[in-house]
Amino acid sequence: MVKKSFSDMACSLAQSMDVIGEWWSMLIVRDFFVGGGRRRFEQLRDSLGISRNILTERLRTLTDAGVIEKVPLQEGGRRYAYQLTDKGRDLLPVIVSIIQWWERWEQEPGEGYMNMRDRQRGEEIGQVSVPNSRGEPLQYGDLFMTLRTPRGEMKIREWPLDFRSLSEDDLLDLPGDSLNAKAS
Amino acid sequence: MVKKSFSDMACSLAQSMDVIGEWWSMLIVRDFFVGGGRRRFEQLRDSLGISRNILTERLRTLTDAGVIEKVPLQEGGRRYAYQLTDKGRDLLPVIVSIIQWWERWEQEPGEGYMNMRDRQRGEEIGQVSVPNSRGEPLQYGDLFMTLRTPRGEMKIREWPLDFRSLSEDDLLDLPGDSLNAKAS
DNA sequence: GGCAATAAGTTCTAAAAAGCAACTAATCCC
DNA sequence: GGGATTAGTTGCTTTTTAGAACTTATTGCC
Repeated sequence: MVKKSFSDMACSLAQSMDVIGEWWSMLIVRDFFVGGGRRRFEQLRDSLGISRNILTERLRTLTDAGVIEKVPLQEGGRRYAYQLTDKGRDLLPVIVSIIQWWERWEQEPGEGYMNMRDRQRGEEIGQVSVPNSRGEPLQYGDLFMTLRTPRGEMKIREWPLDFRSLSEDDLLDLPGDSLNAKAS
Repeated sequence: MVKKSFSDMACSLAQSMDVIGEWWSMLIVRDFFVGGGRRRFEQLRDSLGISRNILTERLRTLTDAGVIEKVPLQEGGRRYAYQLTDKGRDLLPVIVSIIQWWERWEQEPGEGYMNMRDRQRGEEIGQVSVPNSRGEPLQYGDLFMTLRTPRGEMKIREWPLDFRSLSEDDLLDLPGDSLNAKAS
């Protein structure tokens, strides 16, 4: 009766949930963004109203995952701050897409919502979307999903999906058109 | 000692966490995407390995929030399926941005990861990013944050941020350059 | 330098949520 | 009609969260 970990699922989303999917994690990350990328323990506590023990645990998880790092405040000192790493700052599209999703569908826009603007030109940022290879926004219906395996890429033809039922015949005959420069 | 709800925080992210931020919620939504937008109770259970009572509760939360809806499988029948609503399908950028974030930073790419391609042209989708008003991708450092209030929009000048300390002097003198067509 | 205040936790206890298995009621298939 | 399937519900145990008190080291201040 252990709380289930998602880390054994062959799915990037499941993997990431063990890091950023726990209660408070996302809000802690948001607070780092609001705080210019750097926050101290009591700052986070005051700002979020989170319990100390939970905050301790979350900061450890995020640190272990390389989302934040602990840095000494002054040279050689023993007082620390936590700050976003490059990996942590790279969560920007995740945070912004969630905020924008909520605001697109929220019935009564309350008070004091956060907004973001382009530093160079002062204009509001645009909506985060899933782009095709030309950068044009795609909707869910415009996509199909595939499964990348060491043997190649397979089109998922049938629903419900059973990964184990996929055969060699499902292998896609695709040109090397990968946009994502990844050694797969 | 009630579990804290984020719904009283004046932050869109906090609000949304009550809906999609709980353990399993995101993976359930992902499974709907994988399942072509529609899934049945036992399908979700088998696919995810989630407990029945937890699944029941999450489906209710997601239904109440309008992310999914319960529909009869045949006309007048009493057997149902759950399917994504427009609001649910609009979570696509959230799901994809999390998956892409994980894959950008994951050290050892495992087996069987999911991928998405443009249905029209077969090409891989691009990376989800936060765009400026011209559609050019922005990084965290290219942004500044503001607070939208009923009285106007305020620039957040100081870190750490204390919402309550913001004065009328902080009001931005901005032209009506909002990209997001929202009646605020 | 001494002392109160602060910072960053740790430890304790209680409540809530998650996990598991067994049970149930309705429906479908033959 | 009867067995299997579906979509839960109920009961119990473990884990997580919440809140508060306690701890240790540092820091500002006189």
